[in-house]
Amino acid sequence: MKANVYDPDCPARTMLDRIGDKWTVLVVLMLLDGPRRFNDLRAHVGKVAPKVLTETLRRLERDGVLTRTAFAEIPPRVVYELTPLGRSLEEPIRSIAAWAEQNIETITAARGAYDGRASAPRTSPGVASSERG
Amino acid sequence: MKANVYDPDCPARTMLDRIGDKWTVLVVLMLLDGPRRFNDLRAHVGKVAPKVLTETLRRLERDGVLTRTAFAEIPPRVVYELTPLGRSLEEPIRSIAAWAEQNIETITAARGAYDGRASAPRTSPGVASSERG
DNA sequence: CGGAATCCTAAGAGATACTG
DNA sequence: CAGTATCTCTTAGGATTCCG
Repeated sequence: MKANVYDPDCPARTMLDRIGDKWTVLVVLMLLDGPRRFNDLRAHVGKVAPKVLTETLRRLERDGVLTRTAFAEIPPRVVYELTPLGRSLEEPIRSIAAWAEQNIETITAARGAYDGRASAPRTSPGVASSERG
Repeated sequence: MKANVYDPDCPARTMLDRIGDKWTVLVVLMLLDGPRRFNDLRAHVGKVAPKVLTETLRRLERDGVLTRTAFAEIPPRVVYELTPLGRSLEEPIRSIAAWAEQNIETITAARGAYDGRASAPRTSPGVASSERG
């Protein structure tokens, strides 16, 4: 059976969707620097509600991307750490992050140009996007 | 000014969010094989409502990732094509897609194991995730 | 400290029908 | 053909409060 990301039910596609989660990439990115505790992640990842962070972590744990280790102490201590599978995400994820960082200016400029033009794309006289014919 | 994906207002972060869109990666992946027309994309990308596909394409056009070229003909013909910026996404995106495809089995197995265990992660006797102390 | 339980909404996503 | 116009709906995401 060949993997096919265009098939909504293909596992590869579901993983692609996972990466699309708002916090997944950020969490993995952080964990690449080493194991982190819950509130540690919370603080660095930005403004994320505990519920949301928990959900994200659970999903990634379920997918085998990271492990959750709870120490039976008071106060509690829970450490999240990437598995080998999770670490194998390093290259793809850093690649995306690097791309985003490297192309900020180009993208910002493009947005400015787009927003500052004759607005909506119409085939009519306006010649919005680009016209040929 | 240093790019910082952890900052919600950083342009790099906004682009990361864009990649998180449900259809963005799929659309770019298709356009890497060459220019496509609207319904062409619709058919291959899977079950996507025209409204949604339009929104996705508009966002990517605004970001300078692709161009929209409308030919003033009857019937209309509109071609979408990656810009150099869009093409520069090839490596990162293929990297992610390849990762997803290559690790299907590992992930599927991990999910099975997770779902089949003593369920919820509790610090209590259950020893859900993993316990130390 | 690390969540779980609740409640809420904003927006992406989808289905349908219609038009230049 | 390539959209636009509506309307509905699901759900990721978020704010808050409480608990072991």
